[in-house]
Amino acid sequence: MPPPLVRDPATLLPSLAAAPLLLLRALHAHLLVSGRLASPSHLATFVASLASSSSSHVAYARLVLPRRPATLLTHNALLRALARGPRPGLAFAAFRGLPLPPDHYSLNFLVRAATALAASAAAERRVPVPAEVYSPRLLVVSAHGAAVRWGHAADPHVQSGVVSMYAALGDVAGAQAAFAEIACPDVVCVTAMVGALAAGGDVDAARDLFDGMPLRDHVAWNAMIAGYVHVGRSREALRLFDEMQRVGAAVGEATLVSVLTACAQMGALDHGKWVHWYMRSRGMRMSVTLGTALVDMYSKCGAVASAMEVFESMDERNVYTWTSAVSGLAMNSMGLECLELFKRMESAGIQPNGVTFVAVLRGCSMAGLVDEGQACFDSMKNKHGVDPWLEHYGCMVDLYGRAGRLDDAINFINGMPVEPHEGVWGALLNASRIHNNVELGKYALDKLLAIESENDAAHVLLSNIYAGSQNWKGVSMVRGMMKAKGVKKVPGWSAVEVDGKVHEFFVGGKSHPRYKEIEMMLAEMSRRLRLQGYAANTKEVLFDIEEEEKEGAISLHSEKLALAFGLIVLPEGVEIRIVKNLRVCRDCHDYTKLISKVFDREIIMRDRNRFHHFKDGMCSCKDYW
DNA sequence: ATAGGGTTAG
Repeated sequence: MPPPLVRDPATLLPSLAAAPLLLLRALHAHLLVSGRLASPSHLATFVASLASSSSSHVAYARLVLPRRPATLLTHNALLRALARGPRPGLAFAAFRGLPLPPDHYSLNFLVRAATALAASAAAERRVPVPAEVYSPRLLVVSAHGAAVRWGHAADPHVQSGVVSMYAALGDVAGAQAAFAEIACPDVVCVTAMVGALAAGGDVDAARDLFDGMPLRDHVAWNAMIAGYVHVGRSREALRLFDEMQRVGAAVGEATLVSVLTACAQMGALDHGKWVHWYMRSRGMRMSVTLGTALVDMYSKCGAVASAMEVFESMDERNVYTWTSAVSGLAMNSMGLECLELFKRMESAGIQPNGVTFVAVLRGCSMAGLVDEGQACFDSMKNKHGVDPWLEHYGCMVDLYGRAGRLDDAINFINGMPVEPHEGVWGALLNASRIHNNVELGKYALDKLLAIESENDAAHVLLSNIYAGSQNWKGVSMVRGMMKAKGVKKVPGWSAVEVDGKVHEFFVGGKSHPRYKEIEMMLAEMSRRLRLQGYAANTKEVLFDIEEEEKEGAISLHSEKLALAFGLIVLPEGVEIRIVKNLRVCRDCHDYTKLISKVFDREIIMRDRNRFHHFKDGMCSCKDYW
């Protein structure tokens, strides 16, 4: 007998993915000769390894199985591997070909397969449907039906699987219906339902269910916190996290990832830093997911240096990590660094995807790197095989338009192989505003309103274009249009974090407990600015209908309130970080630049699209935004 | 002897 290839085939099996068929045959022979294939558990491992790798190996597994005594153990191993593999649809064929009646394990794997398909179909926006593949919904329904037909619908594993299967499909009602059928759902089933409701956007229903749980384990907490983050209710997410710690539930990686996402949404740097400290103090491993969430948090809090520090310290990075870092540099107007990092990503062999290209293109556009952006766009398809989305076309129009190449922008739109969407026209409209081109602005708005007639930001942009060219008639006409159509502007707010507490300010609002002091500080600010020769442009103020409702003087835009508050409470030398929900208006931008000089303060402002780093009377956006 | 719910980039 030849010497054995390996002592224990089980140790070799996981590395089979890339093995040539010949080697598989040799291993198969070895297993046969050594008698190991007679053991169902070894056969199961062999089959699972084969099936979870390439399709030719799956075929091989299918050849091996029928020659062996049929056991559910080995066939379930095939099902499991197929469900977890790159083509979960194959599990359905294998299920139909089972030589024995399926048990609750078989059903569970079938349900997992359908879940995987439904989830990837939801993630893919365009689902490629080869002839032999059925629609995700059909597969979900038939997997559910199979569970019922074979009498395994009462198994808790299957039950929770069915709930998350409908959730993966995006069918919350379906999940609810399946959940309602369960006589006594266990923690896992309820948690799955909480997750389904939260992911479907109905966090309040999820919360009701969560509150009613007699027993909540850490996963239930995580599901609920993630639900709040998902719909952007980050404050509630953080409040729940505090509560979770109070009751002593196990805080884990998934918890912190959600918490970091909440911090990123709010721009709560202190809180985010605390999470980072917490991780270190507990000796938690910096996993890809956790590291990526940290990079994202620091970027979205305007602390790019810290973001890059974390990025460089990570020992494993995936496309999410790279994209997050590239996007962080882009929104902090570090266009050159952003391009450089993207090139590093390419040479590291990480395949960029559509999201990555949105980030790079935005980086180029913010830094005015037109040629580089153009080259990226071309390489997207030619070099990386990524088909452009509408967003990418929008980025290109923004790239040309922002740089003042309006003709190129229009030519680009005319040359688009698909119908332009609102983002494309919005980019052209914004470019018209920056470059005061009324005619083009009107044209872009017409196109935009034909698609989305109640877009408030678009109306505001057009009004700004009129205001920019002193056309007050135009301004009031836009106002009239908005009134007639009942277009409501989103009210503006700004927030400042002080000692880990986030203070919110609303436009014209006087509700802050320290409003008296704020008012005095605003007066002091005006006084010192006047001394420096700054006078508010009252003519523009009069007609300014920025993205915020003008209730009183323009000095009451929410960022000015936040700025005044920051100057009061933050010690000298500490930068003021402001987060805004809308785009900053021209006057506030000029004002903040001057304050940064006169008060010798660094001011970091995140608006709805990007960061403005103010220092010494200048802004990192170079007045283009 | 095989299985469950929660987490990252626009």
